[in-house]
Amino acid sequence: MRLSQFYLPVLKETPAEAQIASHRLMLRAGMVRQQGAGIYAWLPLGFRVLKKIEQIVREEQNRAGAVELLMPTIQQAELWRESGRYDAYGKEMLRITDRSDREMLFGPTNEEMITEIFRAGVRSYKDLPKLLYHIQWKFRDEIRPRFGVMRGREFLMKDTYSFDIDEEAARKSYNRMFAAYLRTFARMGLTAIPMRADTGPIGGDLSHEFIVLADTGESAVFCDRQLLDLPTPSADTDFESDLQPVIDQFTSFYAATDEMHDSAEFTTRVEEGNQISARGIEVGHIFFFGEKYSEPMKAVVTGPDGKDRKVQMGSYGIGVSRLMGAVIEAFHDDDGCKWPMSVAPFHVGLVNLKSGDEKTDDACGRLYRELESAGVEVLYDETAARPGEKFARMDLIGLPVQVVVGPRGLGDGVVEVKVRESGERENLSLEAAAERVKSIVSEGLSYS
RNA sequence: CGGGGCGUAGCGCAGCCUGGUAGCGCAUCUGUUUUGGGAACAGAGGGUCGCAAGUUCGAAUCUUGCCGCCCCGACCA
Repeated sequence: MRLSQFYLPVLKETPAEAQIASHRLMLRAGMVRQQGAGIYAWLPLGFRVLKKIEQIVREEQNRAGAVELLMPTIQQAELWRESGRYDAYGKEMLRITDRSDREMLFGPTNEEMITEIFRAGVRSYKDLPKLLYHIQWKFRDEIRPRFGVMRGREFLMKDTYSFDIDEEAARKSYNRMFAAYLRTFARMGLTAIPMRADTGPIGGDLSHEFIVLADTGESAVFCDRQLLDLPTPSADTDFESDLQPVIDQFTSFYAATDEMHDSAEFTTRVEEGNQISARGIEVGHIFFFGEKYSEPMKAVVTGPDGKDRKVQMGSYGIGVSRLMGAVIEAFHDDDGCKWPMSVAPFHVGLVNLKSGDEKTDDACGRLYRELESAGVEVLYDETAARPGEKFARMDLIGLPVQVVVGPRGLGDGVVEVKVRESGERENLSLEAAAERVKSIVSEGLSYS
């Protein structure tokens, strides 16, 4: 992509309303633009990141055996009356009426609708288990939206729903999502710690919040340092197999959010040197809730004994748009973002230090074409801006690799390859630079 | 919803108390000179001062109402 054709409205000055780094950087690097309290337009640069995060989430859901569909953003009040939640949900739900005065709502979540879809097509226990998900915009009329996309009112969420014949089977579905979540966040370079969460009236131990540690997180959290070093399930994990050992490994260490925290247990179970008391960002939440919806909405299957039974359900959410904020919180410095390769809006920034200079333009053009044809996503800055301005802009948007081509270097047939994360710079010939960049990119993308 | 604050050019702000021709920096445009880490000079364009009503000869400024946004608390991906 040529920068001159792209739409990248960067800001030199920090917008006054942005309190945390990720919000500031998203506004400054031209990734989002606010359209109202907690409502954002996704500008091209931010949209590319959002799509990459979404795709990783999708791939890991598919790998775990979940099946994608797409439900609408607008739902009928009728459906929510069946579950009893239309009146119970409160002001957080955005209620609207259509031209015939029918009561509608902008979906804050989809348990009712997925249950309706499920019961319409499944009759037998032989059709179970089922894991269905979609990635769709939600609206929750939050009391206080803040921190940019971290707590927006409109947000992109992946929500999966599991349907099983009994609680034992439901636990297997739960475990699949547990393992899938570990992989999902790890692929974005994040360490998300599963922490036990409140299960409400259902009880049991089947609810975990996945928390990324960050000073600007909204939740206070407590956990064992050893959790940070546990291995992520590998790409060849068999999701049909028994995943309980993986889950047990993670849940054997203390980890709880503020609401669930037991300080006495914390201090006795966790060695003093391993006690982490920090803040975190909730990027996912998995939950088993049994018959909460299958009961009122009559989602039943016929069992092997010929008798109907209510399906056991769970739901599993990942905040896709919030994840973008979490990634920036985890990876940035004073100059700007430092994207992991897997979610970077572009892999490489190509800086032409003297646009209009035949030799420089030609060298950049060759590099650009070669990298693009090798599948490397390049943002090519061939604008007339001055070098300092170009460098600052590149650092702000934080692409993992920068290639700098200018007349001075070319005198020696040399260009500079710079890695954003480490700050390492190498001076290489044009050919060597192309190869070096390709290898850095493929190495960065190799984790999957 | 309770408490606090703000709305003046794309962004950041001053002006308001004490009413009288709307300003500054950055950005933008034109020209010249520059070009390896946010250039210099000269010139130019851009504002129903959030909206409405009121007071007044006269309102960005005073009064009232409304709208919007931000921050602190209880909810959540």
